[in-house]
Amino acid sequence: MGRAPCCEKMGLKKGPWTREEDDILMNYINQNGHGNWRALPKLAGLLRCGKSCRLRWMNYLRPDIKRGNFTEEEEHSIIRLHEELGNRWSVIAARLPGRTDNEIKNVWHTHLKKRLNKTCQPKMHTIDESNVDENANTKSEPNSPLHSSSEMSSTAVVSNLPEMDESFWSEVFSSDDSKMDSNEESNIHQTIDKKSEPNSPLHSSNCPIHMISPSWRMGLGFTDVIQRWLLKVTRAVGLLPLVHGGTWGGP
DNA sequence: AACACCAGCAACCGCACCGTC
DNA sequence: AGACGGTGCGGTTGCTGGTGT
Repeated sequence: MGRAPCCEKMGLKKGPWTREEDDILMNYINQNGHGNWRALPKLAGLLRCGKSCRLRWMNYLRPDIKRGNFTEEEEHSIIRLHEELGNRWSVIAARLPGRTDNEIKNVWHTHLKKRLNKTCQPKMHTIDESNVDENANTKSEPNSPLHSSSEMSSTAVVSNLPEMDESFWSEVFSSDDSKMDSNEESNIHQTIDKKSEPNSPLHSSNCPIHMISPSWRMGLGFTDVIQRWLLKVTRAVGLLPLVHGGTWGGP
């Protein structure tokens, strides 16, 4: 159907905001709030479109915004959340107090993406990829994550995977590289069981995949489970020394 | 000193979603 | 039910300052 442009181009200012404009916008919102972004610029006396005002407020003027460089911890969180959520910047921003989606998006594109490519690629290339890719491609669909054209091509080495029975998973989650030891894990079990209702899906008696669920209940997430699995598998096929230190186990 | 190139960041743009009429 | 308006989101652009030649 085609939407009208968000603002009439006539007479409305574009480009960087001046100090005066910032003051006007901030004063207006502090006094009146921002009920209707479209009407706001007119009411506040700004020659800007509502969208531009909203963006300026959300990304720059809001009092709860944390300015300055991202800490290492924040960067790790972004990497981890991005693995988990993809490009859902607003969701990622919601988990990093004081940071905006725009800021996170910029940091990702300018720093983190490059850094990840650097740390990941050279080490992955130390294995004989021609064999690996050929092997993987014959056994996978072109759009499968195992296919060489996909990002995870080098992990597709698995010609003799260990059998993934209960003892396999048990080992995965009790390995030295795991993020918690078995005592810690069992304490967590007990705590969760104490605090959750017997019919809660979190309760151990209701969790059909006990070997994996403790980690999920820990909040480790699907990615962590997969990471642990990959660790185990790469050990099994003798690849670990080549890939260890990459991005899998965290930066 | 002048120019070219690059990285970082603020802001814009178009689309999708949701609520209202 | 569908047209419309408001808002939010993600991708992209373009300006600016720093660095190299």
